[in-house]
Amino acid sequence: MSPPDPPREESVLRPPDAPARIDYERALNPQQLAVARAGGGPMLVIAGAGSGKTRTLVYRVAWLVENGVPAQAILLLTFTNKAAREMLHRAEALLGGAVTVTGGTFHHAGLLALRRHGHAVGLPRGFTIADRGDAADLIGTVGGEVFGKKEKGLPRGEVLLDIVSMAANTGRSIADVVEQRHPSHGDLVGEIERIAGIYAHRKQSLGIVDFDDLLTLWLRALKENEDIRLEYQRRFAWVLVDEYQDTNILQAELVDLLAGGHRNLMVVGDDAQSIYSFRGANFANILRFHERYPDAKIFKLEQNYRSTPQILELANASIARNRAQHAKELFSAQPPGPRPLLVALPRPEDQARYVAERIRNLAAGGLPPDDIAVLYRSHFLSMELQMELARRKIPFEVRSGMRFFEQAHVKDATSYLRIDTNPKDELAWKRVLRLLPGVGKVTADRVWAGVCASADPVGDLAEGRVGVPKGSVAAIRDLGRALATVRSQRDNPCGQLEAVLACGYEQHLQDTYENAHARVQDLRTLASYATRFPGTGEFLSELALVSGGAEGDVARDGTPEKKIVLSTVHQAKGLEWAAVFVIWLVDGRFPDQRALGEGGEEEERRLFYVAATRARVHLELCLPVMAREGAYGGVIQRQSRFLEELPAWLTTPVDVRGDSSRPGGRRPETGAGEDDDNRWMDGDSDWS
DNA sequence: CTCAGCCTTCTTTTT
DNA sequence: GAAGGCTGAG
Repeated sequence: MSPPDPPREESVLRPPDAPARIDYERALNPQQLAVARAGGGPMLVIAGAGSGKTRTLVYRVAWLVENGVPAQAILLLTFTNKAAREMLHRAEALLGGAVTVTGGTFHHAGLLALRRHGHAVGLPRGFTIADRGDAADLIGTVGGEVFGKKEKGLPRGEVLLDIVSMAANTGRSIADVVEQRHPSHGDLVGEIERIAGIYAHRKQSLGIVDFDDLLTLWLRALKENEDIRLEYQRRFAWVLVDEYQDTNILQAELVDLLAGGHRNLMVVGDDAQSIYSFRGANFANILRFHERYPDAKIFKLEQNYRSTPQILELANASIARNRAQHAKELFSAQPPGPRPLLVALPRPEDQARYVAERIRNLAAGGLPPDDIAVLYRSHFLSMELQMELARRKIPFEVRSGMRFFEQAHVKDATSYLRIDTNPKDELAWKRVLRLLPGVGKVTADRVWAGVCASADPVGDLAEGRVGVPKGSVAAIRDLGRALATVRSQRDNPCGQLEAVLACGYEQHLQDTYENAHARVQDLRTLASYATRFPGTGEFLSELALVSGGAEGDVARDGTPEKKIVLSTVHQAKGLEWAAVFVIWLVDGRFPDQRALGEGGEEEERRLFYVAATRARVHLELCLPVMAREGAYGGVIQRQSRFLEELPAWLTTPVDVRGDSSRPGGRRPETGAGEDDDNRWMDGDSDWS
């Protein structure tokens, strides 16, 4: 991760016996140095891809602390919890001791704030967080209740949530969002508004907050209560925001409020990497920062430590097509490497075979498998490749699609704990009830009604005091007992999960799934992960807010085996690999057809830019020439516009024709040196 | 009246 | 592959 050019922290830091002193001049280039040692006041840092942004932020934190800023006075807002953790660890290493900087995502900070001040906006103690799926279920249910199932045209829960969420995150009206994103539902605006109102109410009464609430309620608490606002402004005299290009209006407003008193605000970002507008991110936040802060100092980090000049040239040429951006030109600090390959293959299966074969070659040439990645626009585009890799027994790790914590068995098991921390959590109750044999929607509703009416629902269920259909009496009683056991382990999330397994859930998994063993294993791993939390509430909140399955701790099998990485471009942000394959560069896939709305093309191009700049040395851009499209057998695909608009000399074309039974073609089995490999990559286009 | 199983359809990106 | 819709069995 750290660029090779400036010396690493450790070597600079600790001459034996000498007190730790940080040599900023040696560790940073002049642009980085200016950022790290800037004074107070608002500042905007435009940090190009691979320009040592994280490093600079880490040194900035260190510099502040060394110059007398108490670490507790620093607030570091990042895009993922992982990024925050990494920075804090590195700052700690640099300063040679614990650093009590507060850091995390906006949502995480919102959660902490609401745990403390939630009462100010009407939140009950011990509220639970509904993830995206839960929230969609809930609002869908509300929609069904309000208009009956017969209302045909009523959008599904996911769509409803999408609308409501987008409205919340962009500060626009529901009517506005519907008109722009779901014009087909234009005649239902009134209904949707009503549903949104009831949904908000329902969350309140169930003690549930969704992701958006973590921001909107926090913001409300700050806006409406001067004492709370002042408390935060005093406590966090220095505010640092990473990935500012992906903040939305709510987040920008939060930042403005938090930094409102002291104005020691530093935002860091790269407008060329803004790729979250679908989530309400507002590109204008970074483009127009100086309008809100006319006195802001602007810094740029343009020296790229990651990629070869060849890769950077390609990325620069692509992004130059975008109009809306801060002017900047990245230049490489790396020695030249092979030109990126442009590989056209007949069909998706050939593409999969080609990539698998190339991966084998690169690995045989000495490249560690975990330094190789395959990136794609959408998760489902990785299916053929996954099958191909599995067939060849090449170990891989998928960092897209269903996340660990969204898998059915994880949600099932944690629902028991959610009931324990928040007995009003309707979603958790219904989820658990529906697991029981003979219990469907109707019975679940009936039991839930009983639960609502009861002062001690768990006891009533265990004693059979809730009226249920004959067929499920025993199952429901067992559930009551299971919940009682879970309750007996209160605030021991690990023990609670074990209890869930022991009280029948393990049996349920065995009866239901082919891969029951792996799922039980997952839950055991989760249970041991849970031991690090002081209570069940903390554990559950953390689960809802963790990003992705890439959190090392909870990998399905604890094997440290080096695996190649398959990832969406979105999830690859901030990461890098020696070799990167971008697949499915077909117009309509990447760029994605549905994303090509207004302003969509530029965002897709930024996405392509992000993909290309993940590569250090090898970059291969792949596409199938022909692919199935719906019912049609083979349709000729137009190559991605992002490839067409590139000057030809930037890439080396590789045309892999026809039904080669040996998709590997010629390969460098001999002397697996890097030279060898480069030569092979550069010239070789005779594949058939 | 309730549930489960089989059918079709359509696949964006995520805190 | 998973979610909604329809059907038949209990």
